[in-house]
Amino acid sequence: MLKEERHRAILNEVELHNRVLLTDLAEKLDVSIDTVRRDVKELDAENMLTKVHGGAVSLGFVNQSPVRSNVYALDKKVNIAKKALALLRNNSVILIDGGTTCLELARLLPTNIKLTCFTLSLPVAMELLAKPNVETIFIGGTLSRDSQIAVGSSTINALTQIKVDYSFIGTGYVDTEFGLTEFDWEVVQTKKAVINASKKTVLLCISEKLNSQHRFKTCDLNVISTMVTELEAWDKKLDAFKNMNIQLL
Amino acid sequence: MLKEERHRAILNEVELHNRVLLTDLAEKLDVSIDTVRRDVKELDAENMLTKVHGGAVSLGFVNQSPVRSNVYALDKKVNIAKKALALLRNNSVILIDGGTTCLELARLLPTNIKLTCFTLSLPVAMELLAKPNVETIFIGGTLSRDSQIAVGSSTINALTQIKVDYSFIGTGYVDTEFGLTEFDWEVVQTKKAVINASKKTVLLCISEKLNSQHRFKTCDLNVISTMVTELEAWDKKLDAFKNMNIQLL
DNA sequence: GAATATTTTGCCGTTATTTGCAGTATTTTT
DNA sequence: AAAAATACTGCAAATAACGGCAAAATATTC
Repeated sequence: MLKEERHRAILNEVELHNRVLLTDLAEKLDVSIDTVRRDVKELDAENMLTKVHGGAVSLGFVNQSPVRSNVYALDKKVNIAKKALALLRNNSVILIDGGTTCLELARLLPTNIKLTCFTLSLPVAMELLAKPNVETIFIGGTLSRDSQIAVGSSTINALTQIKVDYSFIGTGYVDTEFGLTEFDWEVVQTKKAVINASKKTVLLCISEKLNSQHRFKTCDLNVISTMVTELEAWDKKLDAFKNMNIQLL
Repeated sequence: MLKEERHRAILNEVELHNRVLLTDLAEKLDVSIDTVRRDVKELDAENMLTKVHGGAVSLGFVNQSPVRSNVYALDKKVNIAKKALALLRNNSVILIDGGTTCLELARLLPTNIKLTCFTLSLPVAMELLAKPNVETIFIGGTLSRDSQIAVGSSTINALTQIKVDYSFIGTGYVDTEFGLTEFDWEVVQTKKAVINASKKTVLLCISEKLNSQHRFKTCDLNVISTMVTELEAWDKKLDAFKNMNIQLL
């Protein structure tokens, strides 16, 4: 059998089943493991497939982070996410909420520590799948079209079953007096459940949202352990939050 | 034998089988290996075929599609998805599995009828969110990096709570004797639960997967209500499936 | 048609490639 | 941290490619 024939056959198999084992290929093609390994290595070098430990996967199948569309105040959000990373430890169990700031956090998660990560957010879950060191658990439920997170009773119920070290949440609006508020009733109910499922709750929030309110209340500020903004610690806008027993990053 | 004759014969052979061994040619044409080697070298220089170690292959055999489309056999999968749409009714409650064929189904869902749609697949869920007429419920769980679907005990448990009209599932391998089989044990367990949660199960499967097996068994063919392939109903490849009480589309 | 030039072919020794094996290193899993 | 699975390295045998050479076949010239 010609090498080119084998290459063809391997590509076919990979495209058809998305993933193949070297051992299976070797048996199917009736050559040694070493030969298919070399073949796969070559095909990988030619960018015809992606070699993985023990086998190969098709190109379209590798989890590449989706390109980031235009995000408002992206640099601030990246700044916030980077600060929040300081809270993570090896083997931490965390939960990441939806929203663009939390999505940045997911993107920036380090790859050198093991993490177990719950999420309700579809985009966040996609990001997390691209991280080999993160075990990702999606809390299911009815999907809210505009926030792209799972909400509803089954979500809330599932949340009662877990307790994570940190949950990283966003919010629509924050106010020293009214606490965290939202536009959407279902989302509020879900966030309440998230907070209950967390030992500590970390609020990621750009400064523009400070001192604004909306109609449904998620929680008071005193249930928040840490608030992360893009502002420096001495910024005047944070003065009102300083005497509330909240860690400010 | 004239050189011209040999050249023609060699090209014929290559066109016919896409590949030839020099040793075979030498024997068939009753000349020495060196002669056919020289012949093939000339034909390669004339761009009539591609010379490779040990033989020759037809043009385009190597690197057939440098810029390959993201999805293998996309047209066939679209064809399958379109056929499957015929099963849907207004207010149907369905479940869509992961995999590229099922993803096409999600993409092609009509917008003129109301649907309630469960899914375990992240990409499918993203597609469904784009459909205003579809209520989407994600069955949560541990996310499998390879298949981008939720698997594990919590997923299986959640599936015991529902009963959908139709589930549309894919499979890695199908065989008349061994039924549906997969590469991944976790995925198999989850698919079993999906089938149990369905009044009727519809298998979406491109014909290349027919008559192939792998190590873990999802179910026998007789639990499948409908099988959708890209083939026409009278195709010989489907003969083996015809006397199994399965609706073929 | 014979002598000569040209091309083609087969053979041989050398070099290069491919392949499987065995031992070792690395990664993954338990 | 140990055990299992997978990857890598070097090596040797088998096979294939290449270059030179001479015999054979073919073409050319007289």
